[in-house]
Amino acid sequence: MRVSRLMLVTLRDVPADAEIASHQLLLRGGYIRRVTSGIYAYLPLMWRVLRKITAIVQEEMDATGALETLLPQLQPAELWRRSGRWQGYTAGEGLMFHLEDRQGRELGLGPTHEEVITSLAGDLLRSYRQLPVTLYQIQSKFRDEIRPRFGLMRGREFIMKDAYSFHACEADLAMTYRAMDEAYQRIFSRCGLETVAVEADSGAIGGASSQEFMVTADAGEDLILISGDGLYAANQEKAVSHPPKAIPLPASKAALLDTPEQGTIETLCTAQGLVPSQVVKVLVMLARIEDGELQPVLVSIRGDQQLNEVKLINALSRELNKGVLDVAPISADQITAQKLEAWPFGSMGPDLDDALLSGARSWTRHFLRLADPTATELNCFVCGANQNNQHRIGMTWSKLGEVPKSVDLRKSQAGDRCIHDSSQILEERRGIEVGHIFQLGRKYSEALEACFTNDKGTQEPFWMGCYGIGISRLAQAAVEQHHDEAGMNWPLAIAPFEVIVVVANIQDEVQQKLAEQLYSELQAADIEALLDDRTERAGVKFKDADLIGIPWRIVVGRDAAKGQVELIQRSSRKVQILSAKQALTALVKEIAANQNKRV
RNA sequence: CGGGAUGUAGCGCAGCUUGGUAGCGCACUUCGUUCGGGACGAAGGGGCCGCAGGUUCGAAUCCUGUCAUCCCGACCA
Repeated sequence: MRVSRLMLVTLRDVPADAEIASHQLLLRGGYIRRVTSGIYAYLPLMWRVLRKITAIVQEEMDATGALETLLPQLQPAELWRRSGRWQGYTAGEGLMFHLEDRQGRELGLGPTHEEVITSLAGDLLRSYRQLPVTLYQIQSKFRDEIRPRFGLMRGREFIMKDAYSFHACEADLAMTYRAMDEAYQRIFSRCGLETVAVEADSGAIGGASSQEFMVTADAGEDLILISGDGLYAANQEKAVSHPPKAIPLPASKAALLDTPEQGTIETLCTAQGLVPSQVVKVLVMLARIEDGELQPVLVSIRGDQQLNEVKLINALSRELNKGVLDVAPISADQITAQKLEAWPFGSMGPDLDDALLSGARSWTRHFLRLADPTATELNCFVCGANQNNQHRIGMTWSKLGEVPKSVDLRKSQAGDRCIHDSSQILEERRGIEVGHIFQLGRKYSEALEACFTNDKGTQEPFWMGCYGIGISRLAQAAVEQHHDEAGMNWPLAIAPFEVIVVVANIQDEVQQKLAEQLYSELQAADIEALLDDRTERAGVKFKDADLIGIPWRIVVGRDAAKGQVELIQRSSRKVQILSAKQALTALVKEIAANQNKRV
C-alpha cells in the first residue's frame, strides 16, 4: 500500500477529549475517529489491526474445535424475559439499548448472546451424543455504558468475540473451560501482550467460577491484586485476604460517649483517642431487587476496613435468593422522601431499630443486617449509640443482642496477607480486562428450558460456559502497553503493516527507483509493506512513521546511489545500514522468526 | 444520576469581563525557495461562534432555556 493512497490523516495536536496515551495516539495516528460518545469509526489502519487480531482469535478458537457462527444483534425482549434479564438489563443499570418496532414489540440490541444461543442450542441439540458443542462469533456488541470513556476501552459499540459451550455434564464443561483458558493464553501471547489471569466476580452474567485476563497497564480501569509469589491473582472485586490485625480495645463497662461533630471514623478516633480498628462502622444501604423491591441493608464492618460493594450484592442475592440490581448508600433526602423521621447518621449502631423504617412508603420495613467478620470478631468495640452525637464504648456483640450474619464483605487491599500463604503479601497492579471466561452452569439452560436427552433417556438442561474477548479493546490495550513518546509501537503480529519503506526524497530518481524496487520485492516476499511515497519532507515522514508504529522501517535516502538503505526497528530504534538486498533478507528472516504463527 | 468544566474552521486555541458582524497556530490550495527528524516566504479557500428564544439600533459577547461533549463521583454518614 502506498501512503499517498492510504487516506492517512495524522494530527499534530492532541485532541482535547482524549485522556490516556493509547486513545490520544489512535486519534492522532488516524486509526479511529469518534462518531458520538463511546462510538468510533475504525479507519483503514485500525481495521487491518482488528482483522489481524480476529484472525488469531479465529485460528485459536478453531483449533479447540469451536464453530464460528453469526447471531442477530436485534433480539426479542421475550427471550430476555424468559432468562429473567430483561428487567435487569433495561431498567436497573440500563445496560441494554432497547426499542419498539412498528408493531409495538420490544427489542433489545444485543450486549451479549446467552439468550439467543441457548434457545438455539435447545432447538438444535437434542441428544448427549451431539455434545459437547462450542459456538463462537465475532461482531459488534452494544452496551449503553453509564460513562463511556478512554476511546475503545469502554465504548457503547465495540467488537467482541463471544463463545458459548454446551455440555452433558459438569466435568465436560470444566474440560472445555480449561481448553479455553489455554487458548486465551495463546491468543494474548501471540498478539504480543503481557497478560495476567485473575479470579473474578461473575457479575451480571452469573454462574460459578470465572477468570479474567488482564493486560497490565497503569491506565487500566481495574485494580488487581497479585501475591508476591504469583500463585494468587484476583480482581479487587473478588479478592480475598487476611485483614490486618485489630488493635484490641481493653474490655470495660459499656458506657455512653458524647461525640459531637464526630460523625466520621476519622474525627471520632482523633477526638476520643481511638484507632479505627476498635470501632464498628455501620453503613446503611438501599438494595434494588430485580422484582422491584427496595430493601434497606445495614452493614457492620470494622472501622479501618472498606466495604466491597460487589461482595455485598452477591451476599444479598444469596440471602434473599433474588437478583440484586444495585446497592447505594441511603441519603438523608431519601429518608425524607419516604416520610420517615431523621436517622442518626454518624452515630448508628449495628442494632439500629427497625422502627426507623415503620411507615416507609416504598421500602421494605425492616433492615437486612449483615456484618463482615472483621466486625463480628471484635471482642470489645466502640459503635454508634443510635442517637445523634452519641457513641457507646465497651460494647460486645452479646450486649447488642442479636449478632448479624457474618459474611466476607471487605475489600482486600495491597499489603494484606494472603489466604494461601500468610507470609505472602498482596501487591497492587492495574489492568485492562481483555478476556473473561465463565462456567455458567445451568442458569440459562434452566431459565430457557434448553434441554437434551441424556444417556438414560431423560431430559436435562445443558451445562454451559461462555467466553469473551474484547477485540477492539484488546487493540487499544496493545497500544497502551506498547508505545513511547513518539508514538505507537505495534507488536508485529497485529501491526497494520510489517514494514514501511520511507523514501527520504521522492523527487530523487535514484531513491525513488530503489524504493519502488524494494517495495515490489517485499510484496513478492509476502511481507506487508507500506511505501511512503508522499512528497513530504523526510522529517514529516519519519514523525508519521514513528507515530503510526509500524514495527520495521526501511529508509531509502542519501545512500541510495550506493545501493544502501537503513533498516530500523521501531521498538529498539536499532539502525542497520545494509545493501537493499541484505535489508530484504534480514527483514524476511526477522519477520519469519517473530510472526507468532500458530505452532 | 450527582458535582465540575467546555462548546468559535478538520485539529489545538484566543476573542466574551467593557456588545459594533470573527482571529491565531497546525492542516488544506497555488507559486517560489528549501529538502534526513513535523521548513520558509507570498497569495488564497474554508466559520448559521452548539441550538432556540429574549434584551438591544446592533449579540460569539448580556439573559433564559435546551442539546452535546469531557472530567470527577456515584462505599466509609
